[in-house]
Amino acid sequence: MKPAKNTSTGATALDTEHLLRHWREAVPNDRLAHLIRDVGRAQMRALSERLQAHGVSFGHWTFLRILWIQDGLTQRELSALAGVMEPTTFAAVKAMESMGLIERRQLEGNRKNMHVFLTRSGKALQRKLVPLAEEVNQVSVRGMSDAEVNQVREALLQMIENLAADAASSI
Amino acid sequence: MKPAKNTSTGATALDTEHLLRHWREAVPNDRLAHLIRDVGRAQMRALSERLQAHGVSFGHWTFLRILWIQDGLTQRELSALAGVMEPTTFAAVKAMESMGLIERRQLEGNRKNMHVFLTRSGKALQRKLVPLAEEVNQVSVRGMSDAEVNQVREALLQMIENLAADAASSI
DNA sequence: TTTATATGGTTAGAAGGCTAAACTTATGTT
DNA sequence: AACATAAGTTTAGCCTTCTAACCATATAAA
Repeated sequence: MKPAKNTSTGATALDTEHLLRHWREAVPNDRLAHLIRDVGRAQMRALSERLQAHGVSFGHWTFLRILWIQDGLTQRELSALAGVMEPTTFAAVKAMESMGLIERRQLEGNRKNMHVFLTRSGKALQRKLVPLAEEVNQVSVRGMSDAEVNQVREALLQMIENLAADAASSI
Repeated sequence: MKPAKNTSTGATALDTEHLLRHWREAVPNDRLAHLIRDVGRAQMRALSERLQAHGVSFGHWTFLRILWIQDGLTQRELSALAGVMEPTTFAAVKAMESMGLIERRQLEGNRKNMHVFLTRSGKALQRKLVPLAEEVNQVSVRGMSDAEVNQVREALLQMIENLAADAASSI
């Protein structure tokens, strides 16, 4: 286990190092959960940094990538595909509208559903942004075989099912 | 792939199902990243629900579990162990202080460092809360062998290192 | 000893996500 | 046709986390 990147200073830093190591060995039980959270945050950070150069936030990316595949979805459909709740989608979509990346329109025959369409500039971002996500993906799985990556993928899908079943049973 | 839990209604729901499937197959590239995020969120939700019954939020849990192992850490040390930035720790610790779970004290000889100590009621929570986290852990890895879980753990550690290296190189 | 630098804590403001609840429009039922 | 229920959107408010910037204290250098 590599020492954390630390501005190697006096006693306090050494203590912290020591504590870190001690602690990592002492708590095996729910470490997997924390590991997963940490990887998720690190990936988000890596992508956010890259998106920032194009004025796009991670939250917007989440929806853009869906819309690039299928335009004109309702906000509810967008929420389902993004795996977030409606208010999250609503906030993001309003912000993206004011940025000129998308348009919100109602179609004839239904005054309830609100459909989301990409603007020209929203569409244009795809060419620039997708490679950034691919890069982050490549960075994170560096040194791992395809088989390994697939095992992780399968394991994560299993965990999602397990947790979904748990959530469902607690209603 | 199981159909999502859905209040099986007319055309719209079917469309959404269809879209979901279509989409899951269309975007292989950064799926791993989203999978990881989703698992992380699901785990957090599962634990949050259980903690809620005891009046503790997930954010507080993060720090309690560290303090149960080692009391009297400074806020900075707590931040390092929890893997979050100082302002996050500060906010949590202030809230927990006003809830009577911890005390913040300065020690003689240093008027800068702020040490965090568990109160009696903060300590008492350990017996109740730790089993909840263990339960969530068991739920999430249900149906997976120890070997499988260890492979995932190793893979995640690798990814953390990869992403840390990337973050370091972008400074 | 004065000055500079590093460290730890705090404040302010924002992003991303959630739940609960209101509101509007569609869709069934009787 | 009237009423009840469901679906989709919106509002309000909270939690967790972050970055940037500021303040106070310690430590090192001059």
